[in-house]
Amino acid sequence: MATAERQPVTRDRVLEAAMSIADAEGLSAVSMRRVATELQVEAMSLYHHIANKDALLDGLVERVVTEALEQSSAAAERANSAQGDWRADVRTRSLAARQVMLRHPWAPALITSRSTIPVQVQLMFEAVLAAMIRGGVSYRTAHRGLHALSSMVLGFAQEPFSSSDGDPSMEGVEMSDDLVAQFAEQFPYTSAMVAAELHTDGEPTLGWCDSQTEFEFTLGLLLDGLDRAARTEG
Amino acid sequence: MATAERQPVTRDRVLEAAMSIADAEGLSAVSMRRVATELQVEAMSLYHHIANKDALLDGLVERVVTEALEQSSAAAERANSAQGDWRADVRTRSLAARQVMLRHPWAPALITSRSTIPVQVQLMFEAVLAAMIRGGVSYRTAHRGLHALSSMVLGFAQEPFSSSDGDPSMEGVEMSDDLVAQFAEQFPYTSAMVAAELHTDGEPTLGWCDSQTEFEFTLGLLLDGLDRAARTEG
DNA sequence: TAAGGTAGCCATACATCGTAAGGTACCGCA
DNA sequence: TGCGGTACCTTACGATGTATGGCTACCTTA
Repeated sequence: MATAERQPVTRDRVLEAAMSIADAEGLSAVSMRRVATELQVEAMSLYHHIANKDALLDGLVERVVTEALEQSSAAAERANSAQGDWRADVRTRSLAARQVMLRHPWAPALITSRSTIPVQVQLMFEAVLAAMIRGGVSYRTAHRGLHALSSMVLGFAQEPFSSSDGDPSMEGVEMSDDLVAQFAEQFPYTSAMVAAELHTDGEPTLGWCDSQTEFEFTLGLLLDGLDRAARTEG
Repeated sequence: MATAERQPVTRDRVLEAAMSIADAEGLSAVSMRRVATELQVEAMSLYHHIANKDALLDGLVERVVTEALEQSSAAAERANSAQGDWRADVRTRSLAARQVMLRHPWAPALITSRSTIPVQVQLMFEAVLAAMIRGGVSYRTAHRGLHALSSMVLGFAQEPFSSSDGDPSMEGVEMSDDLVAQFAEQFPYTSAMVAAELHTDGEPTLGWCDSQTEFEFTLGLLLDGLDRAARTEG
């Protein structure tokens, strides 16, 4: 009966399967055979719907980037009470795009590794650019702002400070006093910083470094700076 | 005779070979067999000097990161005429580190893909942090600055705007008038920006988007912003 | 209704990858 | 003299992307 009958494979289903594998187990787990088994099909069958693995990866990029565009536009629309404030607009869009990247941690690396920019990214650029230009920013400054913003959204996703080796079982494990002392000697300022942040934060070890706050702070700096540049130019 | 005699393989020679392959043909060209043939040796021989491929990649990271640290420190020392100006110091260090990343375009992706931070990065952080703290920046603001700076140095290496598909033969090829018109219709602001930048720049098509300038501009914004934040805080 | 084409899927096979296991050749030291 | 160890090689295994070609089920058309 219909219970054992599987749906026909389509490009969409292929991408969906690949996407969920990547989200769950990382991009390296996405192989043609793995995606195929997910769809209860042999690897070679995928090639009737997708040219090759590269095209599959392009499809993945297209998916995340579309999601980012949608979320970004939706957020901007939702918050258009602050009409006329380009900084609020750009800020909202950037934050939304970042959320999507956080949902798919493999995406930034994949996106930057591809050589062509998807239309959806071009569309996001256009929207952000429009906001800036209408807000009175020069093309030159806006151009620079675009670079900075896209670099931030794609680059701030991964923590450079995660000393847990990505192993969840190591999360929150304390260093031995000996190691701490040794570290403090070699990196006095760094350990002072960690100590300072721990105290003001109250929460020990885990998540002492809240990258969301860092992101928003840097975003603010950038937008303020662009605004200032816009005001002082011709 | 000695002519045909090859030098013994060492960890250093392995890494050097891998490095030059990566620089010349990209990271994906670096395979154990490929590195081995470069050293006129069989693949399995490498395992006497390096645990596995992952360790080899760690070694590559270590190499670039060491280079970045050296260049960075050297540049900072060379320019210490501007003593006491933490912004100039951090700026110099960041620019030097960026140059190293540009010399090894595969490096940023590799570095961010690894889970542990090499000591050399920790040392760079320490140096930059020290400059900021001595300059009167709070630990909190400095922490945020560190995030932003490292994200910039690693993220600004690759051009998001390179429409040439990475194919050098396409470099500088003009789009057909038809395509230009179509593009202009879909992305009015973007094409206005390109046009504006082209005019002020004078140079057609090739390199209209000077990412070095963009980087320095953004860096300036960031440093000014951090400085301002430092001055207005308690 | 029969003939022929096509779309979707599968089985097999090949090159390339990382690397495990075991073999050989030489060198320094007992 | 022989013995252990180091450096290198050979062979082999499993995984990967994908070229090739075959099978089946359907659609079109006469």
